[in-house]
Amino acid sequence: MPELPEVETIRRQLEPRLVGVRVREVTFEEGKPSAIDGVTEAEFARSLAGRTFEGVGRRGKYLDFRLSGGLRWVQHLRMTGKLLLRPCGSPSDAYTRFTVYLEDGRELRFADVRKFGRAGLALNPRDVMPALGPEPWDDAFTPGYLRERLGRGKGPIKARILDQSVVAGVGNIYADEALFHAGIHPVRSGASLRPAEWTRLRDAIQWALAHGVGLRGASFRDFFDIDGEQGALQNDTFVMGRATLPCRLCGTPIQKTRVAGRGTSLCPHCQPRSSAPSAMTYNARCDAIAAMAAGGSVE
DNA sequence: CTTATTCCCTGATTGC
DNA sequence: TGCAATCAGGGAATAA
Repeated sequence: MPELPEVETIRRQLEPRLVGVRVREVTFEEGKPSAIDGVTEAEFARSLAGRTFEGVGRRGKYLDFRLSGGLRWVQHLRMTGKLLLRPCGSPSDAYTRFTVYLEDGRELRFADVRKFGRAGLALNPRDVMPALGPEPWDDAFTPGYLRERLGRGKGPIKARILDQSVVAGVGNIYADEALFHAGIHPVRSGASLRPAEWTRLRDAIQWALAHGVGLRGASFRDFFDIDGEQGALQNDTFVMGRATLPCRLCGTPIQKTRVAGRGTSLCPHCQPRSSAPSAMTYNARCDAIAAMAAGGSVE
C-alpha cells in the first residue's frame, strides 16, 4: 500500500534514471475502468510521445513527472499500483495497464492488480489532485496547525491524520506507527489531546515517515519498488503487523482492532485510552524507540 | 464544517 | 477438500 515513504522511494529511484530520457510511445492494455482520468488513453499516449523527462517530484502520495513543454503526468498508485522500470526485452509483468516505451529501449510499466491507480495529465498538477494538506516536513506542519485543525474533533484522531487534507502522505501503516510513537491511542478524540501531545503527534508523524523512507518502504503485501524489490520497514515496525506479539517497549501483547473502518494495531499499555501518564516518560520512550529502530534517515 | 457510509477491484484468507 | 463469503484499504462520492 504505497504511502509517502513508498512513493518517495520510487521517486528517488526514478528521477536519476529518467531525467533526460525521451518517451517514444505509450501503449495500453485492455481493461476497465481506464487507468487515466480526464483524458482518453489515446490523448494521454499522444501527449507523452516525444517528450523528455525533466524531473520526478512527489506531493503526498502522488508522483509528479515533469515533462518537456511544461506537461505534468501525475500518478497515484492507490492500493496495488506498481511502477516498474524494465530493460529492453524484459518478460512482461502481470497486470500491466500501460507501458511507457523510452527511446533508449527501457520500458516504464504501470501494473495494478486492483485497478484503483489513476494517472492524470495537466500543465498544473493541482488541476488533477485534490486539495492536500502540508507535506510532513513543511514549515507549515506545526503542532499549532494540528491543534487548530483537529483540536475540536470528536472522532478518532487516527481518522483525522489519515485525511490527506490535514497532512499529505500518511496512510494506514504510518498512522499506526506514528500514534504508537506518540503514545496516543487511535480512538482518542482531537479534543482530548493535551497541548504537549500535539507536538508529540507532529514529531511522531515525521519520525514514522522518515523511518519508512530510510528503510525504502513497507512491503507487507503489495509494495514493490521500480526494480520489483521489496522494502524493509515491515521487519522493523512497532505495531503494524505485530498483533499478539509483545510490544517492543513494554512487552504487552499488541492488539488489532478496527478504527475508522481500518485495521488498527496498537499497544494498549503504551497508548492508553485516557491521557494518563504512563510509567515510562515520553523522552525515555523516544530514546528507546530511536535506539531500537533500524535505518531511518531524517529529512 | 465534520463524520459516517458505500463503492470501486481482485487475490488471499477464512468459514462452513 | 471445495466453494462461497469475507477481507484488505486509498480516496471519491454521497448523505446526514
